[in-house]
Amino acid sequence: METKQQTQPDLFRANCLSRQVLELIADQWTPLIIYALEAGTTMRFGEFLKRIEGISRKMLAQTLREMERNGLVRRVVYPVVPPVVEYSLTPLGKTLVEPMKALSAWAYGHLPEVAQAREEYDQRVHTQIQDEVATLVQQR
Amino acid sequence: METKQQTQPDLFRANCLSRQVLELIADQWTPLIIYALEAGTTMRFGEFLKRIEGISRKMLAQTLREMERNGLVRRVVYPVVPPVVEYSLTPLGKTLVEPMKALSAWAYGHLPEVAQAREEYDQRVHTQIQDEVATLVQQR
DNA sequence: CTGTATCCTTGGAGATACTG
DNA sequence: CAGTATCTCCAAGGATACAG
Repeated sequence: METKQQTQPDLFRANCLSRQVLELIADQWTPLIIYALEAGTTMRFGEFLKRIEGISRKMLAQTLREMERNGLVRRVVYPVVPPVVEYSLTPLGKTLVEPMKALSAWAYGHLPEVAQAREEYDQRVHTQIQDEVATLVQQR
Repeated sequence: METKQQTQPDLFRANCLSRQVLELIADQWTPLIIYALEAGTTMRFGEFLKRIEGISRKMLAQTLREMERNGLVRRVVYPVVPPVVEYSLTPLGKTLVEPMKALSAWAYGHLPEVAQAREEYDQRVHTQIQDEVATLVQQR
């Protein structure tokens, strides 16, 4: 049973298709897989496993399947033993490379600012707690 | 205790700072909050809750805090009763608007292709299963 | 109103062993 | 080699009630 979908894009609606697609590509692993296939290269299952640190067999298989289903990735099986399976970006998948790179470029480019903001925030919270403790002690 | 960080950006390493930052902005709610604040508007807690369908108090608070900590969002408290709290994008946060919009534009722009790819995939899987069943029946 | 604290549930994800 | 199946477990997240 399908949920009713609307035609206009309103990201703030839960059943907005754009939002759903967005969630598919904004997960933890999809970007990394896209980067790995970026240059039109093909990769095998085991290669991903070695390349992308921290990903498990399960998540890799899951993410690749979902990407294949959404038309981002092509999966080619060579019927040899032992089996060889190669993954590559589809033309559609390649159109996603640029936006994704823009995002990672942002991450890298603004790393210092983010790091500093964090430090300041944590510092603020820290002294704030100290102040509160001091106040409490004072009141006794 | 901090994990040791490297200086060059290698997204495929688990402790890559860029990757960590990327994960922070590639979650389910951060993009929606950014879109909501996009035009330099300010928003209150309750307004987010009404605007962003499906988000819970808990996730909203959590995400806003994290964004504040990372310097993306400014939180201003007006000491009145009942309290008023306004959220807006920081200059750093605003630099993220464009890349994010590019991503949602991609999602919207390629919606038909994704939808079609899904249908085809599901169809393929479906008939494949039917074939397998038929073969099994045949063999008896 | 803007949150936080608490409880509770579920399913997301790891580890392992197994199969084609 | 490339996965899948199974088990297990933790923690993300929802609902609710409460506090400042």
